[in-house]
Amino acid sequence: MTDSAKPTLMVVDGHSLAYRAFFALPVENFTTKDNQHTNAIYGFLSMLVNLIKAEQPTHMAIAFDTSRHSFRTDEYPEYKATRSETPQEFRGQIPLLQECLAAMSIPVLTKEGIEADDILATLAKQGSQEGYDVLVVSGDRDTIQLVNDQVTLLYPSVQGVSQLKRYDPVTVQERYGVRPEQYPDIAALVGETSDNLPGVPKVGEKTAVKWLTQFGSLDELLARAEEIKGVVGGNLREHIEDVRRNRKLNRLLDDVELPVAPADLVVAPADVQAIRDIFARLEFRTLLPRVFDAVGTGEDPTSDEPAVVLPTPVQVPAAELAVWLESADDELAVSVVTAGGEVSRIGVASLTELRETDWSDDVADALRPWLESDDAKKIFNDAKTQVKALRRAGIRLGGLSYDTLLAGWLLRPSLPDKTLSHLVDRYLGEKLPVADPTQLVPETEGATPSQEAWFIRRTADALREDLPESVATVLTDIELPTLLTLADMELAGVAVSHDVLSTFSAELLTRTDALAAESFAIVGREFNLGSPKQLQEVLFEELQLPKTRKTKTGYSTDAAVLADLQESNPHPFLNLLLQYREATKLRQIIESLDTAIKDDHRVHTTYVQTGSQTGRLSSTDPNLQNIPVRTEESRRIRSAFQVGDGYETLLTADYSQIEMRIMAHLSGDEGLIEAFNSGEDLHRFVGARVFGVEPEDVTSAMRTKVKAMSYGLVYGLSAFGLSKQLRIEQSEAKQLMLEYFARFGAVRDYLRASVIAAKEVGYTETIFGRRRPFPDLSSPNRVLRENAERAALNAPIQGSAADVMKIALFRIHADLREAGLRSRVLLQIHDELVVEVAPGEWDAAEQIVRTQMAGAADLSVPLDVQVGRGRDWNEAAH
DNA sequence: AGACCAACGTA
DNA sequence: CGTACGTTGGTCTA
Repeated sequence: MTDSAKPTLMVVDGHSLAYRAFFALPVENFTTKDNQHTNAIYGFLSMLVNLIKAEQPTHMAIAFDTSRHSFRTDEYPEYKATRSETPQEFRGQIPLLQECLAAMSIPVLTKEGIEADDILATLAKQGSQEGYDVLVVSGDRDTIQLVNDQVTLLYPSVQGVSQLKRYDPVTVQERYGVRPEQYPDIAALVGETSDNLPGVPKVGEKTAVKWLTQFGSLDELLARAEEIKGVVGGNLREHIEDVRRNRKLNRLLDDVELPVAPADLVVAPADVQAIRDIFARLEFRTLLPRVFDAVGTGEDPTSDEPAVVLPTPVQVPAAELAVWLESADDELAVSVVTAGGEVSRIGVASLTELRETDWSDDVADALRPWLESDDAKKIFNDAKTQVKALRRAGIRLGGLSYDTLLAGWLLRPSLPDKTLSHLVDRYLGEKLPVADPTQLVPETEGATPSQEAWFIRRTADALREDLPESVATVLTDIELPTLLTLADMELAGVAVSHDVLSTFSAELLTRTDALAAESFAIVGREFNLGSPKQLQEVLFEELQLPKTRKTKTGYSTDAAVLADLQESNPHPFLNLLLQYREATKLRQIIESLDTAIKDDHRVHTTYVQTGSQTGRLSSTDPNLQNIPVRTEESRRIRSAFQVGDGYETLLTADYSQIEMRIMAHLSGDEGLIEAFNSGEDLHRFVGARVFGVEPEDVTSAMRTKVKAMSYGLVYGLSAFGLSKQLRIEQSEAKQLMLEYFARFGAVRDYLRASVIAAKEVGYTETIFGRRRPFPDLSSPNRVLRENAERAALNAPIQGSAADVMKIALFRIHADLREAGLRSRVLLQIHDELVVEVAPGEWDAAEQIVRTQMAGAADLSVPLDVQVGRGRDWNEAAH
């Protein structure tokens, strides 16, 4: 902290610090719903707020460059010429940032033809002459020359924008070995790559400091350059003009004419409403209180209480709570506290009132009518867990009208943080009180259930404002009914036979042991086959096999690479390794499945409804959506998934080629639509068209090729990728794609148009209105942009298929229940359902499944459904 | 203990 | 240089 008797003037290079923030903060977390990037603004303001808090400046200004043109480029046109153009995404943020600063009443200074650092230099000089302590904040090393007893430099360290390193004369001397005013001499000798100012070859900081110490000054050094011996001496003499030029250019102007003097920069009260307005537009919520805290609002500080005063929760007896619930006309939010899957407390809140109680059988009985009522609308956050706990308590929740977790995900499916805290933060700009779990006696109390409900209630209103209508429809018409269905599926679980698994596992163990022993014999020593590091030693050093594709940590040893190696450099160990890997993988899967079997002999997965960015579900603990199926042997695992006690058979039902059908529908391609309407095998039909033969003359090689092409299309496959997958020449792959598009051109047109449309509006949309934002489609970074393009091409297709399956799923669930059947859906594997059928219910259940799956969407092609039946999952798949 | 990576299972 | 996921063991780091 500086001497409190003296005023402190803080001058900041806005451009260079915002630019650092731009690269430091991931853009995907800082994009508004209108697709405005805000990472540079947020990062800069966040840093500024911290600075103001820490330094308490009495006077302040932010300087910006006006353009790349300056007196330096007039002098030396190559100045900064090698810098890549600042991305549009960054430049667009500068005017908005300046708007924020204006609202905060912080002067913004610019001057045509003058760089920000020259403005800083001028103000620093004036300030120190007028008795200020001056803080210069800049990311440009040239500002080191400004440091003296009155002027301190804050320079961003390599760790990131938030860490600023303090340079006073002593620290500059320590770090660079010279006094601050000598720094430009060093820089002139060494050169500055980022400014395109070449220095003397072979001269680095060390040599430059040595020379300057020896000769006392740069002028002296240059005058006596012939005294320097050796190659560097020659280099210096040869580049003496470069050094002079560098020194001229890196001298900062400290006499720029400015319309203001330090005294004019006194910190003024911020315009509260203007800050609110611009922050609302930028969707900054957490920053708001921090900014108010830092800049002051000109309001009476005594009224500057915490923004949110938590209403007091009211503990009430069950009967009283029931009466209150029945009389409440507002939509209420509910928070059910669960412990070990059982309900322990419950809190309810309107916008203004809070009620809560511990759970008991009496409470359950008193609240059951309200909880089960479809007419009493209820808002939850992450309802599924709570719906399950209530079901265990014998209550079937009715009237679920909103789920803030799902709404938040639908609005921004890419955000990994899906906690209520985050939503409250983002959509209310408030902090959800959370008890510190590391504290035995918490200093900060967590929110009580009804307080949590109160936050949920208000967050729901904020989310409703933000949710586009089509997305709101997806929430109510697809996601909420799906949620209730998933709760039942998870509770039901699927019966898995421990015996089948353990028999298989034992066999595999014998095999892996033998494979390992044989491998060690061939290699000549024992090592850990599962260690990529040791494996690389063995393969590429001891066995001298050719190096393969590089990974981040070494050379790849994945299955595709090993197969290639086996072809080019056959070695018995390679095959053993592949077999070992396969068997080990199966053992691991079996192990995790087996440990997941509960006392009811069933496995209860958790479906994560917010687990994907496209609208698909994901499955965890354990993942039942990646049980092996590809090889005959691996399907033994599926035979362990069996019909449970009290049931007769398993029914499997899957959509055939649903994504291709969706693509046919979306593209309107007549050839593809005809393919699906003809009843002919899809790949045979397409192969016949592409290769110009009769369907019966399509060879299996042709079929394989067009099949790979068709599936690849959905993922944005390139000729390169296709050639790699089919192991054919790139030219042949290219030719194949040309032939394909010659017959099915509307598909290509659709894919192109859909990416272009996404670029315009900033998001993709499924048939049912689910959206996924894609800010990176206009990224200047080619890798990012092209990745986004492929994802954007895939999203409406994969997402629409996910929508269709969800609709089918909850309708089947509802129909089975309404028909009074015991049969129930157990599993969803993206395009497949597994149903457990009760005795005597096969026909009815099959009818419901077929009808609802085929009828889930009205497309220009039929939705084909394949149904199988068996005692176990493997058998039922046939 | 927690983060990261390569590898690999599914649609 | 093909989308979307989750889990595993090994390895490195705190």
